[in-house]
Amino acid sequence: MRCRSPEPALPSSAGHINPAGLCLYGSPAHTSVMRVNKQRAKGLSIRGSQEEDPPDPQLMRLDNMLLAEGVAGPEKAKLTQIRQIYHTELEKYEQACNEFTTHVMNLLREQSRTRPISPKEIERMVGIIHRKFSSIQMQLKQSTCEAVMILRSRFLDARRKRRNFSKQATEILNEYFYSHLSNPYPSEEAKEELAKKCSITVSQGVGSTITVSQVSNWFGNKRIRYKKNIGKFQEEANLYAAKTAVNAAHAVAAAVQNSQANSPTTPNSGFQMKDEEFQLDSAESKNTLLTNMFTGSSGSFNLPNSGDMFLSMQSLNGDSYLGAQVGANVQSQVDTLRHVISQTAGYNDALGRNTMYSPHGLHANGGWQNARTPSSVISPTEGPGSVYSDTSN
DNA sequence: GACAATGATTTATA
DNA sequence: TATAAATCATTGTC
Repeated sequence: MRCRSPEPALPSSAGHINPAGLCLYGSPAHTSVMRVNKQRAKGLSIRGSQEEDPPDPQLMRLDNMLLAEGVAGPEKAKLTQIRQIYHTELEKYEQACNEFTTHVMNLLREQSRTRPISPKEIERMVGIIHRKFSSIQMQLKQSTCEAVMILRSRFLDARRKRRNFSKQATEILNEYFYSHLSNPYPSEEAKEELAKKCSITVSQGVGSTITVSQVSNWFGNKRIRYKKNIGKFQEEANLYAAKTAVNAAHAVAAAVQNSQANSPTTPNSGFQMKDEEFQLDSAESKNTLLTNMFTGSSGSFNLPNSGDMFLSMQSLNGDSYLGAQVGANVQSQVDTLRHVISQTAGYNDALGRNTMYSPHGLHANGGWQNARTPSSVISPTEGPGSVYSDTSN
C-alpha cells in the first residue's frame, strides 16, 4: 500500500496556523522537533526575538537533511518559501507582542494615576502576554516543521516512484542475463559489479544510480517474465546472443593477434579474422550475423563460444532449433576455436569443457537448474572478475 | 485514453 | 534469506 502525502500546509498567515498543528508524532524527527521547540519556547521572550535573526537551527538541520537527500528544483523552492513564510510570520508575532506589551504598559501607566499599581503586577501582566505569544509562536514553529517534514516525506515518496532504467543499464543487465541464460542468478559480487557498471553508465545519462537490490529486482522480474513468455523474448535473446558472440570473436581475434605478435615463429593457424567482419552497426546486421552463424551461410565466422547462446536458441523453440545440423556446425566452429585458443594459451580451462548440448538451463517444469547457485566467472571475453562470463556453464 | 512494458512491492516457500 | 509468483503502479508508445 503506497501512501500519498498531502500538500504541505504552509502557514500563510497568523490566522491560519493549525491550532492542533502537531502531527509529526512518532517519528524521530517529530521527537527532535518537539524537543527543540520546547527548548526554544523556554527562552522565548521579546528580547529573545532578536535571536531569531540567524536561521532557525532546526530548520537549518531539516534544510541540510533535505539537501543531503538531493532535494532540488521545485522542492527546494518550496522549502525556501516555507522558510521565508516562517521568518515573516515570526517577525510579525514578535512585533505584535512588542506592540501589545507596550500598549498594556501604557494602559497600566494610565491606570496608575487612579490606583496604585505595583511593579509586580506589571511584571505579571507582561508575563501573561509573553506566555500567550510564546504559545502562538510555538504553534507557528510546529506548523513550519510539519510542513517541512511533509515536504520531505513527499520528496522521499517521489523518489520511490518507478523510473525506467536507462537504455545502457538495461543493455548491461540483458547482456548478463542472456549470457548466463542457463543460470541467470548473479552472485552478490556480480550484482554489485552490475550495479556499479549500470550506475556508471546511467550517471552519464540520467544521473541516477542503480542499487544492488534493484539489480536483484531486475533479475527477479526478468527470470519470471522470460520463463512466462519465452517466445516473446526470442528476438531479444538472439540479439544479445549475437552481441555476446561478437564480443567473444573480438576477444579471440585479439588473443590470436597477440599470440602471433608474441610468437613470431608460430605459423599462422589458418584462422584469420578481419576486424571488419565483426563490425555490426545495427540490430539487423547482428541478426543477419546470427542467422548466418546458425546456418553456416556466411563462412566468415560462426559461433565462437557460449553454450548459453545455443541453449537459448534451443530453449526458445523447444528442443529443435535448426536441429543437429546446426549443432554439428556449431560444434565444428567451437572445435576450431578451441584449437586456436589452445594455441594462444590461457583459456583452455575456460573453454575446455563442452556442455553445449547438455540439457542444462531452463527446465521443463519452468525452473532453472542450479537455481540460487551464483554463477562464477572467468571469461575469455572479459577476463577474471568480470560479470560477463558463463564459462562455468 | 488504451495498452504494453517495466520497476517495485508483497506474500509464500524452501 | 533469496527467490518465485502475483500484483500494483508508473512510464512510454501508439
